Amino acid sequence: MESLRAEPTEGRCTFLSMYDDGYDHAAVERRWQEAWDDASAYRTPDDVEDPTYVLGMYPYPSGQLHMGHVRNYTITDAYARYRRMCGDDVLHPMGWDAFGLPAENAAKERDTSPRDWTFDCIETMKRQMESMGFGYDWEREITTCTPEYYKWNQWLFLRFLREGLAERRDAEVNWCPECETVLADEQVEGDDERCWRCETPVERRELEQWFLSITEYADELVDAIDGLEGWPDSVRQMQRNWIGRQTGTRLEFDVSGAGEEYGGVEAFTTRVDTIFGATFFALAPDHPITEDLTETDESVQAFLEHEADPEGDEPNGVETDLTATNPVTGEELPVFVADFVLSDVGTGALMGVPGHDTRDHVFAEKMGIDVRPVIAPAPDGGEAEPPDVSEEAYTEDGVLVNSGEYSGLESAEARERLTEDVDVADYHTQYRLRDWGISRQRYWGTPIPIVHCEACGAVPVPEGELPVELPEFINTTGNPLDAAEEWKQTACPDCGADAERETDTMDTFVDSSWYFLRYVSPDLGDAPFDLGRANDWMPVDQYVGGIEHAVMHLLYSRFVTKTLADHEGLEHREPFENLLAQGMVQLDGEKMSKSKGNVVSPQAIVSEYGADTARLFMMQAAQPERDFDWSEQGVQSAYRFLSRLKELVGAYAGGGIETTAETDSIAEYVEDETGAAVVVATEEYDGLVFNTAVREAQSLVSTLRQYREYAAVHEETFERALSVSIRLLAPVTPHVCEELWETLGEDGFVVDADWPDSDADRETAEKRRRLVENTREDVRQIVDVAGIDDPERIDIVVTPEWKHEALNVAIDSDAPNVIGALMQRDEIKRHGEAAAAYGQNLQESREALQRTLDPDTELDALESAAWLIEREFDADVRVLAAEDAPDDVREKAEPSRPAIDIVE
RNA sequence: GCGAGGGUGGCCGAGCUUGGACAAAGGCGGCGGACUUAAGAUCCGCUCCCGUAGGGGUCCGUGGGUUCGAAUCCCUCCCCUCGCACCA
Repeated sequence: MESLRAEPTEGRCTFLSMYDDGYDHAAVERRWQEAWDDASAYRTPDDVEDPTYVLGMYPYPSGQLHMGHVRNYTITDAYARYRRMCGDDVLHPMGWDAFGLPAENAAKERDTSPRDWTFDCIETMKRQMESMGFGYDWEREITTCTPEYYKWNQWLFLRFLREGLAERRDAEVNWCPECETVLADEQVEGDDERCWRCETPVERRELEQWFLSITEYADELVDAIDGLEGWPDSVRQMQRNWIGRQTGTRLEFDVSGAGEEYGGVEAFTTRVDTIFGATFFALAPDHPITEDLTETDESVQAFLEHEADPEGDEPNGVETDLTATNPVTGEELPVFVADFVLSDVGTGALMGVPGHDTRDHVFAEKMGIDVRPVIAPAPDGGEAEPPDVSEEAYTEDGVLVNSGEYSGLESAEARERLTEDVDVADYHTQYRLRDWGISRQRYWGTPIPIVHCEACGAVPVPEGELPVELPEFINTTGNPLDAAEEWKQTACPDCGADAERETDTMDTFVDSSWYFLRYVSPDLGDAPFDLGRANDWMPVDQYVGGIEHAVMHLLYSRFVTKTLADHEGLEHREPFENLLAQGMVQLDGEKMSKSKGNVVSPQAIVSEYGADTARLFMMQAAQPERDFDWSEQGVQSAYRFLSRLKELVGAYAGGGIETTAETDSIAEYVEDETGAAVVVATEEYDGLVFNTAVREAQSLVSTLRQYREYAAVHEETFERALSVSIRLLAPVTPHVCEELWETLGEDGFVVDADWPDSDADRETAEKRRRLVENTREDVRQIVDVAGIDDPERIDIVVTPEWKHEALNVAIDSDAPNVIGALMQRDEIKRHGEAAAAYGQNLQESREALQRTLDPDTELDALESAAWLIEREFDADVRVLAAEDAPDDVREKAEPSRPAIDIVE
């Protein structure tokens, strides 16, 4: 017992090989990983001109690769390998999103430092990546928590500052009490506003924060989405929503009352055409006027303290003693303070039009405010009839009614006229997008390179003094940088007086907003990236990652790219040309998660079945953008396939398969199938549809196994087909294909092999396949229905040429009756009765007629597939040209439908 | 509510862009057979219903429509997933 258990891996493989089941994946994979490494197979030299840039979103080094990573990186790896075999130079790098809160938490728990913990995790994950066989250029590896990297975050920040794109201001921020940090809006999740990391309810705090002015680029960010044709619609739509651009009119209402004159108060509306229907005016609970009112107006105060509920669905409000003057009608409107008016939307004040806005309608009903229709549905002719708005608002555009001189105008036109006519009105565009608050009160991030001086204020650290390095980690409850007294004390760069460093660090999305540029020149010491090379190599040709980054990371990256284009000479305004949002790996329809305990570990799969199996299963399970279920059966099926393939190639190379130099119809069939596989798989790889591509290769392998079983194989054909199969699979299962490439006696790595080529035409190939499949199906049906137990001979008779001609004539002809047209042709006419009958058929199904393969190709396809039928029914099969067949059989044949005669 | 994507045979999943050869590829599962002492692996076939020569019926979420013809195009509704949402 003891000796058997000494080497579990070996033991297992011996067991497997005894039964011809499986192969020693561990040995194969180790061997080729080392060989690739020795040969620097994935190195991209700096002097290549414009490599195909394939990138997976770099991971946060949490310590373990999970299935999501494996899927993500298998997709990029397979694509990178495919492009490389097609002859492209390929840039396929990997790095680490190494800053972030979990490292701090882990450090506290384990009494270590975030740095040590992070580098441990990186080492582990890097090893796991290597064991998966991902072909990265590790010489371009980047790690964002190193001073060599984050120096350039600081540099970037200073450039933003210089260009007026960074500023410090007081802001109410989302504060997570658990993480003791500020969160970006994007990091607050759900209706109940919880922290994205720890799910603690988020609080609000006023703090001085650094902001990057992403809103300056809001228009370009939203407009350029239209040009991102290589991106999924879902992501494009999410970005549009997030930016939330709205165009409308900003106009002033004079507000006064209770002895105060507030003058013009701005309100924003997208529906200025409804202004004649405005019957109230409303202010946000934290609008300056509201704040002023709380001093004097007890009912407002009471409302704010007891009733206002901005989170609730009900619109609540209280009437004030103020009135607002409608700038168009001069009407005096009652002013309310209402909790559904949000200070960060528009101007925090709005005109209420209950007749044409659902929410205003609900509020008006509740408060007893007038409801007045001023927009009517466009009439079909005649007068516009005001809609009944007593129960429900009419929110569509239409024609203005009850609107003085504007009555009769269409909504769109009225909006223009009103905005132009009214002095205190202006076109205005507003956005949902806010500036990007990047300050974080944490240790494990990029220090913001600022010094606070009592005399000079916030002073940027001079570029020459970068990086501002992080001090040693101090285990404390608050911000460790605040506790690092020695580090904090410094001199003001301007006046030299004693000053303190900024103790906030940057949001880690800063790191990831430009990392794809760093790969271009990862060791460059005097700039974040080599400009010339970036101009040549960017944009990323294929970016792959999870949908969870659809907004933040991708939007920030686009923003930063645009600022670099405007200020640093980058010649690209968009970082990612094609984007693939990969689907989830699930278990029983549920997302894998530690808390649910339904996690399948990639490591376990790799040690049991090998990386190639894991990769193959993932890629064949579904299209990359779809979710799919992990399935043990699927994994086993993938594993068995690889074993069979290995056996087949091994048998061939070892002389275990009988060969012949004579070519025949079977060889022709295999040749055609090989060509078809190449054409189809290539197209599918191009479109990243790996599941279909892989299936094509698998079915070719299965054809080869049938061939080998059935006859002595034509050496050249068989070998080429094997070589093609291996190459078609190599992007997905690189190790085993490398091994088989060697077994087959090919030179060099399959990684560097030429992608197979074929002049086959996909459409013809598919027609041939269909013809063969349908014919086989027909034979089965006949045998079955006619109760033929043991057919002795099967004749398959191809349609005579004249019927093909007749079909083509019928398709081309626009004569009312096709029989006439047919009979004008002697070669058809001379078939007399038969021609007339077939013509009748054609006439009846005139519209449904389809072009078919020509008779020679048909004959050829059937002849080469005859062995499949022979094998299946164990009978002689003759494929006959029409002229070689008896009349009564031949007559039944039609194009794409050969006549079948079975002799018992 | 708005927006995006999706609903295919026992299950998974192609196909719908460019309607026709679609009872609808492939895989898995199930059934039968070959091989085997046996199991496993492998191979062959079957796997919606009826049918003694390739036929017929029903079918691709629901209900309509366009068409000679619809899984494929259009509309209605239902359901699922995701994103946004008291956005003025």
